[in-house]
Parts: sequence; C-alpha cells; structure tokens
Amino acid sequence: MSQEPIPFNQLKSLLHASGRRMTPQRVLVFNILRGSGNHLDAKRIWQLAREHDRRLNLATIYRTLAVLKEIGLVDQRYFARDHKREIYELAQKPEHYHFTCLGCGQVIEFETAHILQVGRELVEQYGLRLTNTCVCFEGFCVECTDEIVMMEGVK
Amino acid sequence: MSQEPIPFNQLKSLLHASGRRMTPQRVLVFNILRGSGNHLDAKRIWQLAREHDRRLNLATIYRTLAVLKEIGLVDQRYFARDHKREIYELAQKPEHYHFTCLGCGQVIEFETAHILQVGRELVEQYGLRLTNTCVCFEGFCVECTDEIVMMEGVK
DNA sequence: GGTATTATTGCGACACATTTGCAATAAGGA
DNA sequence: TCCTTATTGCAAATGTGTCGCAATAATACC
Ligand SMILES: [Mn+2]
Ligand SMILES: [Mn+2]
Ligand SMILES: [Zn+2]
Ligand SMILES: [Zn+2]
Repeated sequence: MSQEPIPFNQLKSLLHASGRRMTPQRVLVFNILRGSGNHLDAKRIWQLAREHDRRLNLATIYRTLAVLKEIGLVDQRYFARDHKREIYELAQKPEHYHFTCLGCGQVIEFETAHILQVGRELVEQYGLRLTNTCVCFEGFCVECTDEIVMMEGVK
Repeated sequence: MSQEPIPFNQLKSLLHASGRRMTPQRVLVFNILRGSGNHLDAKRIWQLAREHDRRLNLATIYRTLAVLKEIGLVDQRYFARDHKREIYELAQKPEHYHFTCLGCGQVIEFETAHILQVGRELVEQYGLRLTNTCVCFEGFCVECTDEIVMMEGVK
C-alpha cells in the first residue's frame, strides 16, 4: 500500500545483499544525507552526526560513505573550488552537473544531454568503457558578477 | 629567420612582463614540460628536474608551476584516477579533454565541442561567468576491457 | 663591471583530508 | 543465547600541497 519505496528497507537489503551489516552509524549517515538535501563533505556530515552520537568517529564516516557509494545510494563528487575535498550527495536525482560560484560559494545544479553525448562518442570512437565521469564548472553567479562590477566602478 | 617562435624567449618575456625573474629552476621546469610531452605531476617533474639539479626543492617546483600557470604557459588539471593530485601539461594544444584507463593507466586525449556548448548554455540560462571547467572521464580502454573479459572467461 | 634592491630559493615545519592497523564491540545467523 | 566476524573507535600514518624565513641570486642602475 505504500506509495513510495522506503529507503530504510532499501538500505537494509542493499547492505545485507552485499554481505554487510546494518549499523546505527550507517543508518545515521544515510539519514543525514537524505534529510540535509545536498552536497555535504565528510566533516560536515560528521558534525551533524555527532549531534546524535557523540562517539561517532570521523573514520567511520569515511568508511560508511565508501560503503554507501559502493551500493549505489550515494554519489561522490569533486567540486571546482578545491578539488581536494570529496563531496557527497544522495544518488537519487536525475543525472546532473554542478557549477560553483567562487564569490558566494553557492552550487548550482543543472542538467544537460551534452555530457552523455560525449560519453557516447568516446565509446563509439575509441571503444572505451566508461565507469565514471567528473564534470564541474566554476566562475561567478549573476549576483557576484554584478557586485564585482560595482566595486570596479568605485575604484 | 627562425620559422617558429622560440619558447625560451617567450618564457623570458612573459616572466619579465609580469615583474618576475628568469631563473634556471623555471627554465628547467618549463623545458621538462616541453620535452616530456605530457601530463606530469609535481613529484614526477621534481624527479626529472633533479637529474639536472640535485639541489632543486619540491616546493620550488610547486611555486614554479603556479607561476607558469599564471602566465598561461601551463595548464593544471585533475585526472580521474585520483582527483587529489594536480597534473600539469603545456598549454599549447587546442582545447581538449581526457580519459584515464583504470587498467593500464594510459591517458587518452580527445576533442569535442559539446563541453563548450554546455558552458554557453550556462551563460545564457543562468547568466553565469565561467572561469574554469573540469571534465574528465575514466573507465577501461579496449585492450584492458578485452583482458578483463578473457580473465572472466577463464574463471 | 660593480652594487643595491628585492624576487626567488632551499629547507623545515605545517596544514588538511583521507586512510590504515588494531584491539574492542556488536550485528545477525544458527 | 552463542558464535563468528564485520564494524567501530582511536591513534597514528599518508600524501599532496603550502608557508615562513633566512640565505641566495637575478636584474636594474650606475
Ligand atoms: Mn548535486
Ligand atoms: Mn592533455
Ligand atoms: Zn555567487
Ligand atoms: Zn587500459
């Protein structure tokens, strides 16, 4: 009778199906990703998680994220700003890409068919098998561009 | 009488034009990038450079690469394999993108107009100003795919 | 060419995200 | 409930890139 799949059970079955165990830590991290909407790094997830479990260790966050990624519930990405930090988000949305504003830090998500098209061409022309694609843009959003223009004018 | 521009003088003038000095270290790093063809990380450049100057420090490599990037002679990229390592290459080729094989490690360069098209759409639709784009693909090349298929067959 | 100015270097220490070894803990199947 | 072993917490380790600073050396100027 339930209209939508219950992600909690989905988590459980995916874990068990891969010989893993369902732990409070994993449920917690998964729920944080589900609730918080968007784009968190490991440390931020850790901060949020510690509000529920003071004891939870950052290493566990990393290991949990790796598991959630492996069973396909979570996507790990790199954003433009600094490519040295891993960003995580729930793997539920349709294929999309990201732009990061260097001024205000906001991330804009967008869809486009062009990237998939590039992949298709790679497969055709080189016979490659793609397993992962990283695409990200950075620059300045409208507001931040305006702000910069204004400050230039003041000078 | 010389048919092609001499990059050495180009380096010198670009450095001086930006109030910088031409040092043996900078020439060395630039020449390594020119000679070695392709896609080196800082440590690799350092190893190659130390064959000419035992004393050269890794920090100098990083600082030099930052300078060469700033004056537009070198591009810094991130490749798929591990996205935390900065990769450098001469900024002479036409706009191109990269695929990394997870099997043999080879990097395949390719051109496509689709990425620029995505940028154009972003500018139009959101009024964004782009300053940087990171695009990279990973997967398996034909040879490595075949090899994997064979090993599967053996099992 | 000699000299003064100051950009650049070498070096060690630092920063920071992520990983790893290991003993203690706790899922979950029997 | 008990047993096996996956998982955790903790501390230490990695790995890449950065920084401060005193010593060095490239350049502008004479
Ligand atoms: Mn997203
Ligand atoms: Mn290239
Ligand atoms: Zn902005
Ligand atoms: Zn290959």
